[in-house]
Formats: sequence, C-alpha cells, structure tokens
Amino acid sequence: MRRDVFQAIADPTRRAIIALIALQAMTPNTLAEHFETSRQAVSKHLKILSECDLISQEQLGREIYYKLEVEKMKDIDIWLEQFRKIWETKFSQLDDLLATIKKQKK
Amino acid sequence: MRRDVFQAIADPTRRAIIALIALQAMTPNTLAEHFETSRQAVSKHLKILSECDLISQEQLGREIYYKLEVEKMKDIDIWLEQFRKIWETKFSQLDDLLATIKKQKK
DNA sequence: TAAATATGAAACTATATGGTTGCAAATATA
DNA sequence: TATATTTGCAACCATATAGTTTCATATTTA
Repeated sequence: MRRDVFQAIADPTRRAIIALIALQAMTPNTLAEHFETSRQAVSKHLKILSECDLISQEQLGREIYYKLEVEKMKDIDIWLEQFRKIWETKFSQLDDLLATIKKQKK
Repeated sequence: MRRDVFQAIADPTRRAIIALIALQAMTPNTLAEHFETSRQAVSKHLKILSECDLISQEQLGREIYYKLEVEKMKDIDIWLEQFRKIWETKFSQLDDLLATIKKQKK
C-alpha cells in the first residue's frame, strides 16, 4: 500500500481536514461535524494522515486531539522547488526547444 | 471522476513524467523508455495530466510532443501558502493551544 | 457501579485506479 | 503503393480506495 504525502493530499476531504486542524487541534468527533461523511470515515482519513506523519495525536481523557505536523508539509514544498525555478523564468525554455525541433525537421 | 492537480500528482509515475518533461518536451514513446510500464500505460497517465491542464501537446508529423504547463503547478503552491505562514512561525501555536486545553481541564 | 461518551477496528460494498493486450487511424518511408 | 512507425482507444483484470454498519474498548459521569 502506497502511503506518502502526495497520496494523502489527493483526497479533498483529507485536504479539508488538514486545513481545519492547521488552525486548531481537533478531536475526530468535532472534525466529523464539518463533513457529510460518518465519524468512522473521518477516522480512516486520520489514520492515513497519521501513517505518513502529516498529523500527530494527543490523548486527553477519552478525547484524542489531532494536530498538523506542519513540518511534513514541507515535503511538498521541496518537490515543488524544482518547478519553481522554471516558472520564475519569464521566457519559457520549452517553447524555445519546440521551435528548435521544428526548424531541424524542416 | 475526480480530476484535479492533487489527484494527478498522487501517482509516482506521473510525478516522474512531470519532472522529465519539465526539462524537455517529449513524445510518449521516448517517455515510456524511462519506465518499466508499457507505452499505453504512459499514454493513460498523459491523458490524466492533460485533463487537469498540467501538460499540453504539440504534434509534429506523427510524433506528439508533450510539455509541462508549469503555470498550473502554481495551484499546488497556492494551496501550500496557507501552511507556509504556519511553518515559518518559530513558536508553534498548536502546542500552545493544547497546553491551554490541558490547563482548563485540570 | 451503571450508563453515557469517544474512539478505533473489522467486515463488507461499490467504484476508482493502474496496469495489460489487441486494434484502428494517421503519418512517414521504402 | 505497400510497409513501418507513432499514437490513442477499447476491453478487460486485479487491487486500492472511500464509504458504510456493527461492535469492542476505554474513560467520564450520574
């Protein structure tokens, strides 16, 4: 079973969960109130997010507070870095390359 | 069928395709040489990437060159922005919140 | 102690996903 | 023109995914 950050953020409900607990740590019950799905479904999403270390939990009595491990989000940022260099270049080297190929073929 | 940028980058083969064509536009055949899977499987990945506008194509004779629409990658960057604000804060407000809850409960 | 609350796990289901093989269409080349 | 090359699409398959309902466990509260 694949279980990485990219697979974790693929699901829109999980992205919403991440955004919610980024603002404030929450219990599964409180989280579930924000969605149409069942509490158990939210729990399954929390498990997936836990398995790739995007969130951590802290038990307080019978409640479990889930919070975002925001450092892990940097993994996505690191992957984006290689493309950031390209999109910050005003003149596209790709268009340039295609133009070159076209000329060669003629 | 869901078809957004986040779902597109969830697959490791598609992330590899993106990284390859970011450097240089490529045909499906050339791309497929970089992977274990069949050319047809690569074509299916290209279709998914096309459907969410992450790539575009240009036909030259019987060859079709696929190139990255690097602007679309910014969608991911935009989503990350909300978390970047948090991870750039040295002192975690989440730990703070949990500490507050603990005190209230005592 | 008994009841209520919060949670996770198990079993099940429908659909999505990623892969394969075979084929048809378009273009280039002999 | 006949053949080779490049490509996308259809049909099929095994597995993953996201959801449900039911149940067991732990903790709080009456």
